Amino acid sequence: MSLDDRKLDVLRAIVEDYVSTQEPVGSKALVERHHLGVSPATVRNDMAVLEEEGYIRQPHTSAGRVPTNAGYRLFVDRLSRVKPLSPAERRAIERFLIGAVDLDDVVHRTVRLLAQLTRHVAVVQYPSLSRSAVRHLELVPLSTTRLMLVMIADTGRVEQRLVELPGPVPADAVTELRREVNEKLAGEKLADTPPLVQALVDESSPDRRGMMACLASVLLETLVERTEERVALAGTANLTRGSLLDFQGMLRPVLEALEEEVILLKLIGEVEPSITRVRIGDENEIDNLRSTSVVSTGYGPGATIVGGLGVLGPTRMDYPGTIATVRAVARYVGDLLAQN
Amino acid sequence: MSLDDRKLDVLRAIVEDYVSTQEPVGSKALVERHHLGVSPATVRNDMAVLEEEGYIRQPHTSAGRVPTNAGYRLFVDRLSRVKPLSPAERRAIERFLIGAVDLDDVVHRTVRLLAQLTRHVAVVQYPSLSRSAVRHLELVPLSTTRLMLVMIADTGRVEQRLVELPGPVPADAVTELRREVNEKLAGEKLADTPPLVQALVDESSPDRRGMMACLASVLLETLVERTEERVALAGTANLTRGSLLDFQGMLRPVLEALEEEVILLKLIGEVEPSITRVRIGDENEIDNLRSTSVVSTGYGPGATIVGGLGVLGPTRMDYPGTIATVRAVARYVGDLLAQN
DNA sequence: ACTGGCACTCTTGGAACCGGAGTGCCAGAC
DNA sequence: GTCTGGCACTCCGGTTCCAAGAGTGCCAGT
Repeated sequence: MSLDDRKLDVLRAIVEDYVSTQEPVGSKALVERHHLGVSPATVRNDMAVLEEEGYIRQPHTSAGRVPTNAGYRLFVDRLSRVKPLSPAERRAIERFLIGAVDLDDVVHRTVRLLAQLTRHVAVVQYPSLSRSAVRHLELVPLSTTRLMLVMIADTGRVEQRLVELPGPVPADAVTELRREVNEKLAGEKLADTPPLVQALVDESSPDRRGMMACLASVLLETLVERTEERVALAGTANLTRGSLLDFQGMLRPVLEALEEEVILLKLIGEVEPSITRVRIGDENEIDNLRSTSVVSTGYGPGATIVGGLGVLGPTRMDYPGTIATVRAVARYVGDLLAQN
Repeated sequence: MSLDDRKLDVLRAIVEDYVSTQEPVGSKALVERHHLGVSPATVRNDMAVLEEEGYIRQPHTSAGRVPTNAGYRLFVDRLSRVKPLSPAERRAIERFLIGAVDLDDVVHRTVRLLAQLTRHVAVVQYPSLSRSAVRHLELVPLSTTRLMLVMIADTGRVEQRLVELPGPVPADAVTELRREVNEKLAGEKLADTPPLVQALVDESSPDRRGMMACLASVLLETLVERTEERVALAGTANLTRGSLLDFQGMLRPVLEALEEEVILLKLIGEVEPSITRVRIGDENEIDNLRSTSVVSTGYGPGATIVGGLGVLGPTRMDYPGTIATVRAVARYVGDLLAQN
């Protein structure tokens, strides 16, 4: 490997300067702002090597250097230490999250907080149903042939669906039905329910078979099929921050991508325990987002993970700071969920 | 009134041309594209008058004319006839809306449809709780000291809140409680419930008073206080459409405003029956949106209104087309709601 | 292995310039 | 009186040119 320590120092300095000034950084400015202990000429030689290796590049001949995606990657992997949050930030997080009254509220507050702290676009996934267990199923008769099915998950999520029954059903039959489905399904992971639902149908007496089948199909839809993942988004206005110029052409595709829930889920939904993922530029699978970076992590009570959250911003973002903030927010939200 | 018919024709032509070309329109181009039957010089004289009256203006001396907000206003009020929707559009609406499985789905589909058809930012308010009546209240015991309160409104909305009870409550007491609150509140307009809830507390036996008070406070919060109006938003990417230049500086404040639910509600929530409101430029109360126009209307089953929907776009929008689309979508959604 | 010096490149901003589009006004025609 | 053709004028937008500044690559010297 041809990169000695000083060259790495130079790369780090370039990334830091470029992120804070948004302008290509030259050798002279570099030695002035960082005490590298060598002359600009030496730095220039190092820069030439770094460029050779693909970590930096020049926008035009004879302009300063700008980190490439590979440069950011190296910086994130080896050159940055995690920046501890300021007390002010910690306080902001706490203040923001206390007083949340329900899950919806928690998610909304979190996503706004994240957008505000990082000054980027924030995305928070609602606790994933596929990672939840059934806490309770409620059947509310709306008319004799119509039920409202309400599922309450242990993560706090509540889903409801309408059930059209094939024929009129008396109230006490509904009570019995409720007892039955809860006995069978309560406490089970949603992912494990399909065979149990099928069993419910199979075990039911012939005269109730039709009704049960009807209910079962809606149950399955609610519990698994329409794996109803939801996300909240905030801070899109932050996309106009920073050198608008670079973004001019890029803004539209990014906004378009952000309108697709599927895409948002892909961004932050694929989380592994206690790993903060950083995807830089074209490491992103979504074409429209190749000009951005995404920092995402999982959250949940204790060590388990029930959903993902993260931010999206320009590749030239303050990675150490952003990573620290995303992690901290995720931890706080996890604690909050653990309390319920 | 100094405006004869031909001057109005000229104004109409200017608005139409400007909307379609996005460029200041001159006298020569005008007579070429519209058969006004007079010479450019005559048109110029008319333009001078129109400018005098404040309906059009010149970006710079010796450029074409551009409509002012007053010009658009006059155009909308007196010069435009409603444009009937194309069969293709009707089909698009129908295709989009069938297959919606629940209220959430209806709202989401609607807002995306609206954004797609108008190519502007679309906003749809969920059926307003303040315009709804209670259909059913469900109490689900989560533990001996915790209930989940689920309110189902006649508009299809479902709200849930956690109730922390002061002490343990047996299951059959919950059943009794459920019967009681439903008897009292079911069928009532949400706005009328506060005295009834109070009555519930007053009438309850002393030993249940504490529990009831607890439940009552959450009930009130759910039903009225936190008048939980929700909105859905789509099509923000459309803001980058059209001459980006004009928008450059304006984009950010608009995006910021669109992040505030309160603002969105103000935009489309204040609806009167069967009126389509058009707010042009600084007719908007929100400062950040003075550079945009908003077309909004109410929707609901039959003649009643349960919520608002609309779009936001540049002041130079195709008003007749937009108004027609907004109205049509509102009507379709209303019909859809009526079916449930 | 580092440094100072130097020639070179390329961007950026400003000044000057020109063509084109569009206007306002006026005198004449219907 | 109303409309029209003609004409001089204004101003924007693009282009060119130039000078300054920033930054580089390379080389010879320590």
